[in-house]
Amino acid sequence: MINALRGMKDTLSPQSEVYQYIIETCTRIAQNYGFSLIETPILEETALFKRSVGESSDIVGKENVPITDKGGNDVCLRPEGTAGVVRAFIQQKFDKAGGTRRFFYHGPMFRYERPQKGRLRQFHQFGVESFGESDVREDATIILMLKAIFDALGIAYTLEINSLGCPACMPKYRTTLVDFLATREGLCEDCERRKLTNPIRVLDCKNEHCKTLLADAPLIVDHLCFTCKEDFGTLKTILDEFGVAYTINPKLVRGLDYYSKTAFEFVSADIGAQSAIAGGGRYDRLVEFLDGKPTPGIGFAMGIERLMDLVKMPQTSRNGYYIGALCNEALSVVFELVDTKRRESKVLTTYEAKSLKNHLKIADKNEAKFCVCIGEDELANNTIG
RNA sequence: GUGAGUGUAGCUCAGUCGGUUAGAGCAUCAGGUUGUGGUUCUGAGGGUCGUGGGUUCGAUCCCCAUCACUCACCCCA
Repeated sequence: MINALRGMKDTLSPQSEVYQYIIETCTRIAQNYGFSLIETPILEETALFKRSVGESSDIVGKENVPITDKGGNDVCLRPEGTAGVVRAFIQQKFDKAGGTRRFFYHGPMFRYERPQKGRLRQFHQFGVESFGESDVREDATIILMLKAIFDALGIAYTLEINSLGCPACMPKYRTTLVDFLATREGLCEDCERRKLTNPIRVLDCKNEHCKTLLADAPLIVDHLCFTCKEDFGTLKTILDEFGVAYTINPKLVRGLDYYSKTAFEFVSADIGAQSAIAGGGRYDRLVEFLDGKPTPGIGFAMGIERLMDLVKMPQTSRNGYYIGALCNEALSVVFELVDTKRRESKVLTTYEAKSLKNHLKIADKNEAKFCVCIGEDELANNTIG
């Protein structure tokens, strides 16, 4: 027997209905906010992700699914959605055209990781990307949109926000932090490694000993430049005014290198260790990293599988017909009636004459609203029962 | 990549201190009911006890390996 690959799942009813419901809900709301669908290829040049996601994350170096195509190109299955959308944005020359562009997307992403609860090798994201708007109100709008989506889906969450600073303040802070870390002896192995790859992530270490060593570490929120500080303040004010509860998590680091300024994460307490249900932030430098004309951008991605256990589905009611034959002579009449009725409704049937009891059982189990049975009497009278 | 746990019917799980034909509930199918279901009763089908090797008179049970799944670390949605 051949099974699906590790970390890859088949999705079928009733889970597939939940999946569809999430996509439909997200799509409807994103369209209300002025976003339109973009479809980008699942396969991209590996270089695209190396340059955008960066080296500090594992998702390209360790977790990508590398492929060499017949032309000898180094390509891979996309590990995330933003890079492809930005590539398309630049390829369409929207960076040169100017103005704002807003896109949403959904589809499969691939990371070669060890699977666990809420983490798959093929998983699905719904995400949005907004280009050309540097105002922090866009950041707030995106967070409000996510709130609207989670409220519509009936999902409980907490929101964490942070500011990662900009080229004016982040490098300075980073130096301050690295200097601080150099004075601390006895950090865990992981932290020693993170000191080199992504020092800010050291702050988020779960190791108790590290936590005590880092209790008085310098935090980015205290080292923001004037503009970043002001924008972060505006964001907080808007969220307060619109009744969005949040906590400031100065240790929140978005995993990918391209983020700057606003970073946020929606977290669920009900789905295990992999608790981030949506994450995003601003990436004002990414378009120029990928050879485009400098264009501000902001977006988020949500993990659909992580939402599927949390969604409250609307109640469904019985619908459609079940039509069955009580005797072999009625089978052809039933077949014809089923075909006619299917032009307007959902119709289920069986190609086998059964007792009334059996038909009613099947109709009931399939949640049909009406059950029609045709037997000798109905054939004689030209009626239905 | 690292660590721990679990693999028995389609599903959820019992069980065997190593001993004849491995059980239950749910699900499926048939019947009790000659054309009114969902309740109930009766019966039936369905298992290489994950796979391979070892110990033993005898292994589903003990040992080793392997594979798969699960959870956690790392990382991240």
